Amino acid sequence: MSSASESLQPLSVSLSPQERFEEYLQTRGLRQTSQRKFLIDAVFSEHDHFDADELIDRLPRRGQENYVSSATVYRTLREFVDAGLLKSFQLDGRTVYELDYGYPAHDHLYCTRCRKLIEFQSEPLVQIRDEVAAEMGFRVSGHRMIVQGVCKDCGKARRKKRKQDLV
Amino acid sequence: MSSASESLQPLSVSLSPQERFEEYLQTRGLRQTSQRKFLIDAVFSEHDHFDADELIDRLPRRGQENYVSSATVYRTLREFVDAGLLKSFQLDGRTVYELDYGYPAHDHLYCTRCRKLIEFQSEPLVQIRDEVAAEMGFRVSGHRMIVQGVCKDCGKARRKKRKQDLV
DNA sequence: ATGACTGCAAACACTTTGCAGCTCG
DNA sequence: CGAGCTGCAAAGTGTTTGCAGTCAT
Repeated sequence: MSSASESLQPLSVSLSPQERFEEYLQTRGLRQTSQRKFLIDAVFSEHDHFDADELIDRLPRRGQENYVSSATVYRTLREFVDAGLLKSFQLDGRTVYELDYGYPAHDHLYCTRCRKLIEFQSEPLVQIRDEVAAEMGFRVSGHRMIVQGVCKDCGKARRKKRKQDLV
Repeated sequence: MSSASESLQPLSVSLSPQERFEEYLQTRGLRQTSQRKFLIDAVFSEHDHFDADELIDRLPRRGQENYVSSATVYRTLREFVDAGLLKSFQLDGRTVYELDYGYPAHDHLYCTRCRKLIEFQSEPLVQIRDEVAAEMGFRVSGHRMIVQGVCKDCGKARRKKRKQDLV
């Protein structure tokens, strides 16, 4: 039995993302800046997948309060990944980010119709991964799996549409 | 038991890649050209993963016999994917191609040390994928899994090096 | 103060595209 | 002959980088 679920539960963590990042910065002699504080809030207020462009879109524009240049957004996203706050992966040519800190490991179903990413967890999947790797003398550090197809909603919509077409 | 293996066996197919592609072109009113013929040979002579740049590198240069412009290489690679001859996926920002026609479905271990892609097949993996998808009402059309880590050889090399460091 | 950070613009790597001429069917 | 193809160069993406001024510590 696989442990798929519609929405994943956050893990309980002792430090907030902000605190965690502060720690990360301090141990490396890096600095707290208003941009970094603002970005961490922006990123952790949305519990969804996003790419740099989407993030920039919902940030203040040039000239407005709290504007952050795209260069800094790109730079900071990479820092968040280094700090273990975010995970990133490639999808359709661009880099997609998602929460990592305080969030359980999981994989994705990708609906090619509505381009939605749906999360799932499967312990057996990880077991098989490790078995295969062990057989081949490969030391696993992680993996990325994306299942393409059509999600429930789009499947429904499609069937409905077909019925209408017949009328 | 997973069916991992060091090297995958080609499937037996009734048409050669060339014939298959010819068929594809004809059914769509597209044309056989010397460039397309040359590229299909170049691609199917190497049974390895490659990106557009690597392919272009081992092709004749501008001015030489059988030169093909990079624009055409990119265009043709996409056609090969459409025709079901090649598969493509993203790795480290670039598009990686591999044989699909006459080659069994498989997944990859990716060595982050030597950047080698190692193939494996696992039937249980596919079963679990389908179970999870079914539970979530998702119609699967395919998947892509990449396991990151360190391969056997690099693991060896590393251990050796560590021993030496101790001397 | 001083080294890190930011914004800007330019550079980048990879890929796609417009166009004029060439070629297959 | 005409639609499709190719090479070229230019244009696009998405992302990174050099630099000069600014700011946190």
